[in-house]
Amino acid sequence: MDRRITKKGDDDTSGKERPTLKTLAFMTGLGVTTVSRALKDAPEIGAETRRRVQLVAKQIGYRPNRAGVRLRTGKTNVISLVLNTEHELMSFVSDIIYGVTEVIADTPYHLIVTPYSRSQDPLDPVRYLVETGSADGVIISRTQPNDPRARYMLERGIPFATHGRTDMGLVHPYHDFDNYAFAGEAVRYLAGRGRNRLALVTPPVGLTYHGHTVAGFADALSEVGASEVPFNTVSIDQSIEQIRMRTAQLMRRKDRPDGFVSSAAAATLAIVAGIEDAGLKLGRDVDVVSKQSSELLHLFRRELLVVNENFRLAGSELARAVLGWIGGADPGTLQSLSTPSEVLPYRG
Amino acid sequence: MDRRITKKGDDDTSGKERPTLKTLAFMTGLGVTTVSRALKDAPEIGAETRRRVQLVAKQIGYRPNRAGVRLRTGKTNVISLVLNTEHELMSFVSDIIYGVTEVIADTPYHLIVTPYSRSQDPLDPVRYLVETGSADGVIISRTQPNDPRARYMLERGIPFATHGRTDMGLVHPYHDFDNYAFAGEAVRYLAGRGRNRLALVTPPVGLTYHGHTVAGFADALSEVGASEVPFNTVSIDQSIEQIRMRTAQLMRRKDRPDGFVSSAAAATLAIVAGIEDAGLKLGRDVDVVSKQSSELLHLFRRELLVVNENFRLAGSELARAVLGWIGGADPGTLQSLSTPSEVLPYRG
DNA sequence: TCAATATACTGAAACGTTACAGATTGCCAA
DNA sequence: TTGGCAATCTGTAACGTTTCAGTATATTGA
Repeated sequence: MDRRITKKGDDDTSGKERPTLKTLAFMTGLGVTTVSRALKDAPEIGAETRRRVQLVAKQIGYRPNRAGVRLRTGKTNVISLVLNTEHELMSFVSDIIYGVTEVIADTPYHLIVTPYSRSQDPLDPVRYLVETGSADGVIISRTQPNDPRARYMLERGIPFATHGRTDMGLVHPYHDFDNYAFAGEAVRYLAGRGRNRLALVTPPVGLTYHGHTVAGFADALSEVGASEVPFNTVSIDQSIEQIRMRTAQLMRRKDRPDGFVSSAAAATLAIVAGIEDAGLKLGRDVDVVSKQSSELLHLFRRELLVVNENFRLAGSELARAVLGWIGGADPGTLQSLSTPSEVLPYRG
Repeated sequence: MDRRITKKGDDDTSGKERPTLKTLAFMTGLGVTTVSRALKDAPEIGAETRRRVQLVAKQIGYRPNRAGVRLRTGKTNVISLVLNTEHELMSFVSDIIYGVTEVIADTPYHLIVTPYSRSQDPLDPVRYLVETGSADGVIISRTQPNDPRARYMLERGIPFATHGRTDMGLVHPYHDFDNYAFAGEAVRYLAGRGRNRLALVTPPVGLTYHGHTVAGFADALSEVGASEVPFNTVSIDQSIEQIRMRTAQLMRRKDRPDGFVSSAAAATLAIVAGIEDAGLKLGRDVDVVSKQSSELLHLFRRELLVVNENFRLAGSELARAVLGWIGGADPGTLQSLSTPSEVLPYRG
């Protein structure tokens, strides 16, 4: 701990040291308390004093010491993004992070990333954050219908937002993509192209949006009079190889589907590979509608049909929601649902 | 600021409040100082006392208050990862983050993500971190041969590690992928397949690894007696559309290349699209060797030749390097270079 | 035996901030 | 003139930690 040993007296206005309230107090000739209150526009400070203090503060580049504030008030000025380090799919994460940072950029908030791995209880990192008071707000993903993490944070009264909805009859901020609508649109589009034996590659079982997707798929199937080819052995957080292999198996059967709905771009790559392994051709023998988060799938195979999901937007919305809750807004008003783009046809 | 109003006296051992040194001191009947020193294995504390304190601490789940430590010592227990929120390519970022978190998982460190955008001076976020003392260590990427950020941090004596090397004659920790070797391998492999008019799709101009890549490419070209088809109008952080268009233009010329070396997977998608736009066929008219960070390119076109770069490893190495430096190790010993995998041929 | 010294512990101060409970001044009503 | 009150400002304490400068007791050397 080699701290500066400069024993600075009350008269230190000179130098290299970072300015504190004390520095400002000395420079303005006011008390520390007055300076503190002047900086936060407290009403009992004279208008001129206030302006004077703020001017000086700006001039010398005063920035409140985070540790001081945090120790005194308990306010951390930290938002934590809790991530599963194994499942989360690729680009997904960076987009969310960018979205979050975009929003907190002109706030005093810092973003910390709190990881947990497959082996751990997803509640662990959340418990850690709450118990140690490490964040003012938390963002979680991989939300479940009955999510212990949401329940836990609700009980402790710590602001949070979930990526995806819960279904516990409890109200809290969330942002979600309308996967019910996505699956429905996908089915209707495929039906419009004459496809009527459809398979769904679902989100991970257990997550809320799995249910939404399955429901949207099923409802639209019966609406258009198409039928489902069960493909329950596969979900998007399996390995590429597994999905590819299972798809190939499926496509070699006589009762194979003529259309796929896929919930993730990475899975779609594997599905297409599986289809081609079976000697079939995309666009001729089978159509695939896939969600994607970056506009790359059409480069992969131009016959792919895509729906865009904007994770950067999700990140921003989630950040806005947590900040809103921290700021005292009604959690019920901090919920948003993102509507899928239309299904985009072949690219020439 | 609704703090608990429980006015806890010195005798508070009961309740909900998070335990502090004071709590431990009361429970053990020792002084706060003794407890503090006992917990960090100070030599002037009796062996038994030490064990006793540590036992009690473990039992009641004592965790040092970060704000207290930080205020007193200046130690933040924070590592900051500084990211460009516009350029950084997709999956890249999440892998690095995962790599970093993997390493700091069983340390007291938190990871904060500090963003900056295209419009800003890359030095800004670093200056912010250093001036506000917001982190004990910093990780930066997009490293340049003469990098003002590295110079700045070196001057201030704040530990950091760079993703990529500098070339200033200054020694500091880094992790880098051997892009010289990569480009060389790629050229030799293409030459082995009879390709001898090669184009290079470079990393962003100005970054150190651009130079490494170009040099590796050039040296290997003359080694195998192949020639370069200049393609300087393109680098990997341009838009997909631009790369695609320019590639198509290039491939319609009579003096078109019969081989590409691409420094990034996303760019490779665009290159292949451009090649096909020009009516040519991958593997027949032209071969492409590409770096990739997730094993997906072979699904895209099985004719692609790939070299893997492990960003998760990079994240881990960078974290280890910063922690090492913070821990007092010699920066010169905290440098690592990752060797490319061999060029992987077509997948059946 | 006495002093010197090692061992084991301790209180007070400080890091920078905010909340609380005043203190000082000027002004007005009674 | 006095008391009251509003408007401004201020000192002290506290958040939890570590460091400094001790204190008290036991142990050693001569």
